[in-house]
Amino acid sequence: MATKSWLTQLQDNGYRLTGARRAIVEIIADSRRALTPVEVYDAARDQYPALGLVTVYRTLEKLEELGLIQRVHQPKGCQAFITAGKGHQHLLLCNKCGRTTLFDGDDIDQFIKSVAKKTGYRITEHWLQLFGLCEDCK
Amino acid sequence: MATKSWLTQLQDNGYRLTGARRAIVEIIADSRRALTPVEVYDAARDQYPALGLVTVYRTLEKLEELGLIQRVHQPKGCQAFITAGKGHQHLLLCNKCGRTTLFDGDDIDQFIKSVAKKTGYRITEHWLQLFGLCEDCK
DNA sequence: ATGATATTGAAAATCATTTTCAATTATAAA
DNA sequence: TTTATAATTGAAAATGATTTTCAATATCAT
Repeated sequence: MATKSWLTQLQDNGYRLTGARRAIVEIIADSRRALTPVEVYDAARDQYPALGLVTVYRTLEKLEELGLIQRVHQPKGCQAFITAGKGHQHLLLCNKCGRTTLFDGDDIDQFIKSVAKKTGYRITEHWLQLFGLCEDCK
Repeated sequence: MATKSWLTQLQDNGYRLTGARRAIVEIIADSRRALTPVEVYDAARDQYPALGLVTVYRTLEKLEELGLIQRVHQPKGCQAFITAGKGHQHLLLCNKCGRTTLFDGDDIDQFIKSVAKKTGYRITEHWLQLFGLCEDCK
């Protein structure tokens, strides 16, 4: 889906277009689940067998840098990546099928202000993830 | 502070009281910052020089199991631990001094319900962490 | 005190990630 | 096109964190 736009953005930022990158980008851009580097590696080799795991790590780094993907934190680990949302969005994860959904978090601003007042902190960032069962799994 | 109560709880759950555990528990229970296994190791050796890093890992595991400590997720990594809150509490971290403060999250129930409605998910858990500057640092 | 068994630290093993490096390849310039 | 250059690649080695193995030791119920 977003593959083409991601490749263009890589190029616009001075990175070259290669077979390895095309394969990696395609896998992540099309996935609705968060994928670990090894999962990306395994999936992308169908399309580009010569791929090295190191290149997956390096490409993930660049995609994260460009804000195209974001890291997902889970009880099992914190090395999975998913397509990033536009602006400030948060993640909702299905505990059964792994599907991830993005949602806006504007409504919690009020809540955060009240925490700031109570605690005396100046709050600059917030990080929220919800877990549950998606429509199909529940 | 909470050291004595933690040691009692370890004992009540069938674990033995040892010098290594006493030293480790004391360091974490008294810390206002989240500490990594190595940080705990270094600090606890002042009191118990023969301590091994492996024992730190094993003790952290047990303390987490008993709900006495909780993992802190940060951009830099996700292996630091801090005293857990009672009931369902959330973390507020100072980006400068690392101090962590717990706060209640009851107020966001309403917000979570609205996300559930919008997305069709049944939401069972939520993770929230706020970052900013504490009173002393701002 | 004694014995069963949990706990220990050291060393080795494992696993994920990063670095190094020489060969290859994409791209801009001729 | 061809060529030159600099980015990119994969393999292998290095690193770093965590886990496992194991024999020695220490705790605690008896």
